[in-house]
Amino acid sequence: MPTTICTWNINSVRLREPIVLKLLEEQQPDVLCLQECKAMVDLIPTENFAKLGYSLIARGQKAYNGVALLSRIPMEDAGHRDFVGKKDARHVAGRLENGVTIHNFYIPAGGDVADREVNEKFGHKLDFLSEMQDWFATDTPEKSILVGDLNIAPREDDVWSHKQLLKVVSHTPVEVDALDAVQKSGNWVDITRKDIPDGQLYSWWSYRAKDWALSNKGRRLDHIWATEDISNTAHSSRIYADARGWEKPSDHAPVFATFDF
DNA sequence: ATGGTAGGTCTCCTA
Repeated sequence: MPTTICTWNINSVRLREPIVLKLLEEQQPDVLCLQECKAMVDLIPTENFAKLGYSLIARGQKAYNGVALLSRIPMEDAGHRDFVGKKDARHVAGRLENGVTIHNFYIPAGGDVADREVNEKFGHKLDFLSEMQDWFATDTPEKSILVGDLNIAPREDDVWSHKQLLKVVSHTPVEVDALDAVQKSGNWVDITRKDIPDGQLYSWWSYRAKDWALSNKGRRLDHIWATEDISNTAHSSRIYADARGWEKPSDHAPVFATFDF
């Protein structure tokens, strides 16, 4: 059975309920993983999602962060982890009936300055990545998918200008190395790049551009990974950039992967 | 080199 997973940083699930419904109706993913819901769990509008057959597993907080799984196939809550000693709703996991675990992450953005001595948000980001690395090294994931807004564009062709972004948070060598270490520690395979190995690929375009599509200064911040035991069942991936141009859009586009479990 | 937009909200913090 093909199973389609989608990840999308929604930047307020309440404000963007209409386009979440549009995506569910139009694309019918089996599981939609959201980040930056920016709401307590009981304030997430579930009624219309349920009408389309989607149930909710979420972790939330007021105004910031928040991650959710909307699934139209049976899924149980597989818990969450609080990273760097904060209860800031940046991770939640769900488990499908076939035993596949889906981890949904919202890694800290890291602020503006790529130096932990002067910017504690950058330190928080690096500590978060380090804790992810330790966790996956200690507790090796199997039959797992990891998705989310990882806030790092690792490859030269994951950004509009490698040279101009080398010192910009999201594409600095220290972050890229840390993300690589996380990937290696859990034996994760980058499914999007396995399916689409060549060419520029972006999932985020700033709100600040006059014309995001024309200037096309994007970055691939949103990722779908899988452990090696199921990575060979992945057969297609896409980034649905059209959604960046929808009414009242998120600044992120949905990223899709389909697996034959 | 600078400033640009957006969301949620203890009118400023985060991205």
